[in-house]
Formats: sequence, C-alpha cells, structure tokens
Amino acid sequence: MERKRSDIIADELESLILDGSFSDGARLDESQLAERFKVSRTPLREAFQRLALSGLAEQIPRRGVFVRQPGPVELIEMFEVMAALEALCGELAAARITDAALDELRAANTRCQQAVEARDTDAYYRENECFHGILYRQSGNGFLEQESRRLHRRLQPFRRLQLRVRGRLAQSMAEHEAIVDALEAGDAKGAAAALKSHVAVQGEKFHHLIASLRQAAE
Amino acid sequence: MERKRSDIIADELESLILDGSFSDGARLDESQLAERFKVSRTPLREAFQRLALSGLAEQIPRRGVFVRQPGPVELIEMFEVMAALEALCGELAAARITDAALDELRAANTRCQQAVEARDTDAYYRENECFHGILYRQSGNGFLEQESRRLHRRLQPFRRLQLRVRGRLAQSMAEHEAIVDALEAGDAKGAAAALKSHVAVQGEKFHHLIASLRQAAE
DNA sequence: GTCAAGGTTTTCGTATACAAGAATTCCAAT
DNA sequence: ATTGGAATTCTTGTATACGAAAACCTTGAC
Repeated sequence: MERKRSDIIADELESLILDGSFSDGARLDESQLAERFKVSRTPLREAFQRLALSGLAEQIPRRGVFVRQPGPVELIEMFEVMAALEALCGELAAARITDAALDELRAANTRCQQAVEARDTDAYYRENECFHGILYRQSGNGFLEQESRRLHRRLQPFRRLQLRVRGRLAQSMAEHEAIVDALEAGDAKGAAAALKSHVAVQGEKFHHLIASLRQAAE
Repeated sequence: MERKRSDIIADELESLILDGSFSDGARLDESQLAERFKVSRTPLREAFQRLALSGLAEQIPRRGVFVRQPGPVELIEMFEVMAALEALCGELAAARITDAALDELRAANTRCQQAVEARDTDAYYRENECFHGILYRQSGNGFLEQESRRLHRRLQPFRRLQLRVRGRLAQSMAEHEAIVDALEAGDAKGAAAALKSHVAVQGEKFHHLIASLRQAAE
C-alpha cells in the first residue's frame, strides 16, 4: 500500500516537532515548507490538519498554524491519563494474558535490563516501548490498544528527560518486574495499581525535574 | 472567530454519520458531496481527513473514504475505555470539587429526573451530557476533560439504544445520586468505582440488547 | 515623537486544472 | 460462454490560480 505525500510529510513534521526541532509557538509557514519539501501547499495543508487534530499544532483561522508544545502542567495531565489507560490494560490483561505473552514480557524486560547496564539509552527506550506495547496488545481491547499507543507515542520524547533523575531506571525496572508478577498471578487489581503508579510517577518525576531546572536557572 | 467552510462541513458530516444517515461501509463521494454542499472538493477533502482521524471514516489511498461504524465488539471496547476515563475524572474530582459544582451536579440530576418523568428523551440526554460534562471539568485535568468529551461525543448516539432496556433509566439516575454522594464525601475511590460501573454497565447493556435483537431476528 | 488611517502586501481559504492510478467495460480469443 | 487483456472512464492526489482577510508599512497629522 503506497502512502501519499501528505501522509509522509505529516510524519516528517510530527517527528520534527516531537524531537524539538520546532520550538513552541513557532509558525509553520506553508510556502516556506512547501519549497523545503518540494511539494505544493495542498499536501502540506493536509499534513497541518493532522498535526492540529493530534494536538501537536494549533490552527488559527486566517492566521496560520503554530506548533504547540505541551507545558509542564499539560504533560502531567497527559501522564495522568496515560496511567489510567495503562492501568486498564493491566487489569484486563491479567485475566487473559497467555504464557507466551508473559515470556515475551520477561524477555523484553531482560533486554531492558541489559540496555540499562550497557548505558544504551536508545535500546532501553526501544525495549521499554516493546514491553508496554505487549501489554497494550494483551489487554484484548483493540480500541484501548490503539488509544494507548497514540498517547504513548505522544509522550515518548518526554520520557527521555527522566533519565536525569538519579536511580529512576533501576526503580523502573523493579516496577516492571512487579507488573509481570501481578499479571502472572492473574491479580487484576495488583497489575492495575502497579501500572498506574509506574506511569504516574513519570509525570511526577517530570514535575520535579522541571522544578529543579527552574530553580537552577534562578 | 469565524470558522471555515471545511470545519462546518466536517461537523455536518460527523452528525450525519453519527445519527446513522450513512450506513457502514458507504463511500463518501467527493464530487457528489461537493455538489450537495455547494463547495469544491478541497474543503471536503479536509473534512474527510478530520473524520478519518477521529475514526468515523476510513481513508484508503487511491480508493476513497468509507464510513466506518463501530461494531458491537468495538463499542463495548470503547465503553470500557470511557469507563476508565470517567473513573479517573471522579477520582480527581473528589479531591477538588467545589460546593458550587456539587450544586450544579445536583441541579442537572434533578432536571434529568424530571425529563425521565416527562418521557422527554431529548431533554434526558441533554441533561445527562451536562452532568458528565461538569464532572469532566471538575477533574481539574484539562487534557482528561478534552479526551473524555471526545469519546463521550463519539458514543453519544449509541447511548440512545439503551432506552430500550427496561428499568435502565431509573437505575442510571440512582447511580448518578451515588456518584454525587461519593464526590461530596470526598471519597475518591468510591466515586471512581461508581463511575466506572455506571459507564461500563452501558456497554454491557448494549451487548445484551444486541444479543436480544439478534435472537429476535432468528 | 507618537499615533492613526489608508493603502500595499502577504497569507490563508477555496476553486479549478491537471496528472496518475484504479475500476469498469468491451472485445477478442479460446 | 468464459476469460484475458487493452482501452476508456472515473476518481483520487497534487499543482496552480484566484479572491478575501489580516498583517504590514507608509505617510501624515497632532
């Protein structure tokens, strides 16, 4: 299935915004980007719509589109919702998960641990994403899986910032273990609670990080 | 702030799809709809993108866009997610809700009850939406509020089907009361649990309804 | 020097034109 | 009659053209 140019451009812009190439409030100039991507304004406008609907940009009629990076408050809000979604994934998965999937989770966890020891942050995030992806799938709820992936992807770039918090990685790994244990035991409540705090704590850590950065700047 | 034609058309099409004017799998013909709405294909295509991204239609490259009505399974999945979101709203709201908002909730509930007694289903749904809207707002989490509204709106047309289930309305009203009581008591866990079952049961009732309709058809 | 008003210019939103790919149809051959 | 294939037609995706609204720049008055 061949994708159309507007979709490719939307992905491209999405990546550029997510990795911070565009700062908050920057205007996305149609003709300028059209020249850069060697396309007309039409596919660009379609890409803009996609960005606006996924919340990465804001479209002000007759004014243009502006990238909209979430502030600390909104990020914490998003992590809070993510925690609820993942908790539901865990709750549902506890009842339905297969032995094979449990093995996959453990395997991803092991690779995660190895990445931590090797100080390979890229690998860590890849395996971490794998771990959570399996969980979403094992919820058995396709809609939930889809929504979880969407939000996870949106929050992905901000998870990196947590690397700075001392000891977070080891703690995170321990939490993963606890999650798998709860799932294996078929403990729906336990899995949900473990996941909720596992994700929610990320938002809180992020909050502390921001606060300390701000303090350092003064 | 003046809205553009493409947004107006998107809303229009959204309503048409949600109220069932287009059956599942129907193709949305660009030129045909362009003529119907007296606009060119450009704003229509923008509207289509919006529909596709919100899941109401599927866009197959070089083939066209087709309306995608969720099946029973997907609906139940969506209600399950809605329940988790509303539970989170309740949990958060329990800690922050103001007396004024509690009064508003009770007022909406009273109007709801009156609508039930008057057999005015339109008013019932309007007030019910109001009740849940206040709750979303009182979560104090703007992102959660936004996501909740989005999903609520998408599920709205399917809530109507539950009218057919005998005694559901009275039960629903009782649940609303329990929710307000828990909020007033600042019982976060209780509010969350009450909301979760209040919403989740809608998906289950829907399931039963579908099953009975299928049985009747045989 | 500041502010306001009018015109110019840029940019967005929409219409139209054009190009490429998919579906359908029609014809011929087996 | 059926099937394979080529040609036509229809539809989508992209480019360009045009009109309108907002931003800007200039200019003049206080």
